Amino acid sequence: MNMALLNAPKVSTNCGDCPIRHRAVCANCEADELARLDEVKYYRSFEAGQVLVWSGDHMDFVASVVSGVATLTQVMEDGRTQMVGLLFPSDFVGRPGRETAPYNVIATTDLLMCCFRKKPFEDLMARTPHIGERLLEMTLDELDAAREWMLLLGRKTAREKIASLLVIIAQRDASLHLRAPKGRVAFDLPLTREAMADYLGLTLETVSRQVSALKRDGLVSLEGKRHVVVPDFDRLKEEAGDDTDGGMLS
Amino acid sequence: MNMALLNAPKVSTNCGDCPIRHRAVCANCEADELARLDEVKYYRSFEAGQVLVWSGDHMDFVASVVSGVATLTQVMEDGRTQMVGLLFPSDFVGRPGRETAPYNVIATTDLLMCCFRKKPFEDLMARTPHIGERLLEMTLDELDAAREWMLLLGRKTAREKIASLLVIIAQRDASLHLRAPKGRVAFDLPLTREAMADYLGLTLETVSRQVSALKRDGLVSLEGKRHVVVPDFDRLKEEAGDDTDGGMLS
DNA sequence: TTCATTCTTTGATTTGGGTCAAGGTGGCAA
DNA sequence: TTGCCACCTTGACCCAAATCAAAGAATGAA
Repeated sequence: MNMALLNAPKVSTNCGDCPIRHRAVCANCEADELARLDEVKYYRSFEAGQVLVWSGDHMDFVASVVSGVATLTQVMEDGRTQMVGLLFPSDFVGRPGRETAPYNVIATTDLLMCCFRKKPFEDLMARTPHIGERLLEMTLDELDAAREWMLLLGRKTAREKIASLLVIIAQRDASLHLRAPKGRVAFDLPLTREAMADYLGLTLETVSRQVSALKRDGLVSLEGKRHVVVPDFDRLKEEAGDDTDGGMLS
Repeated sequence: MNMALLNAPKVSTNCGDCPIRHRAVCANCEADELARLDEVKYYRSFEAGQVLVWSGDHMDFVASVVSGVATLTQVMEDGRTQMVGLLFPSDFVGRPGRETAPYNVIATTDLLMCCFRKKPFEDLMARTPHIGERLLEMTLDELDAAREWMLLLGRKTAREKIASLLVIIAQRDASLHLRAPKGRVAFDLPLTREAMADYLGLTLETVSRQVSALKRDGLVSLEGKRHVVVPDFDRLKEEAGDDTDGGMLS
């Protein structure tokens, strides 16, 4: 379904030390941009649970995920929390031209980020149209994902929500290995039950109950709390109640 | 389905005729681009309730709203409907490089759109960096709005949802007149109760009840079904439970 | 004027998921 | 090996919003 990664310009050679999935910028690097990139680019790693940026903080970099998973969350004064972004390898955080982070950015697994100092990154963008184009494409993809997510939040049942999330994670995970999930599928959940609840607009108890129900109904089985085995991926997709299959193609 | 669009009358204008809020492209028009723009641009109007594009249809144009209000909606097989975009004057629809519409696009009031044939628009974009930059900026704004909307869908109560929607509409409406809403505010609802429900992830009955409740509590009053008077905008904003006030900048 | 249609309101009842509460599980530090 | 702590599960009960049902505007056509 979401073949975004597969359609992305392939990273072949040039970006020396850039991990293969870090295509946000590097996929478009031209040889003569590399030197400049190296001036503004640095790696930074975080542990599971660590907060990278608090909402409201000054944020003087943009970054893309190299490995691991991060989330963006909004929190109301009274503590109600909604996840609004789930970042896998190759995903981009931060907005050129913005001073302050509007969301909490949290590592939910151990995480490696490739960061770019904001000012030089903006200069680079101004000189290198590829980067802006790539960023537009990625932002439009994210907007599509956000809209799918809105359908989930507004109209799906708890069971459908859980199934949908498992499908999404399976797909993102599979795309890291350049495959499409099919038949029997297995992957690790990069989220706690609470984080799943924050993604889905549910409580953690409801998440737990519905995961148990899917297990009881033979749609998934768990090895430990986090490793998920899906015997029939198509059956799980049906539970997710997704309207458009395929779709997604530009 | 949208054959009418293909046969749309070509309107020859220069940017002087562009309504002031129709800034998506025109705000950045350079004099030497005008001739080209006129080749690809045409106006098209729709009546309230009309469907501009069905999800899945071929869509060979992009467009921006000149006047009126349109919505983007997703529909599940069983009919459950979630609005995923609410377009006011100056907002942009369509994705360069995409063949097929992923959402229903519906006029909820009488509507005037400024359309651009897709292929020439893409060519124009390739030659005119301003347009891509503007589009990136607008898309990032939309993504922020989508994330605020996700918080609403996932975590707000019915009452907070209604208050939030009224605040959003008041703000968009006020911005058309280049003001910020403050104190006593009045505006017309461009949506039916059902469309409000589809925005908020509620049923129309709940919308009706909660509007009545806000009325009973003196937070709003209605003249007819659609004209809303808010005696104290700040008090309404409090009901909306918004975390970040202001924000919105850069 | 009457009728039909579309939109809206309100009431009665049901229910899916939230809330509160109590245990279970597994990793790891001492 | 014990105890702690973070995470997860399950049960009992409750409530906000959905569902089902009916009737009240407003509009416009005949």
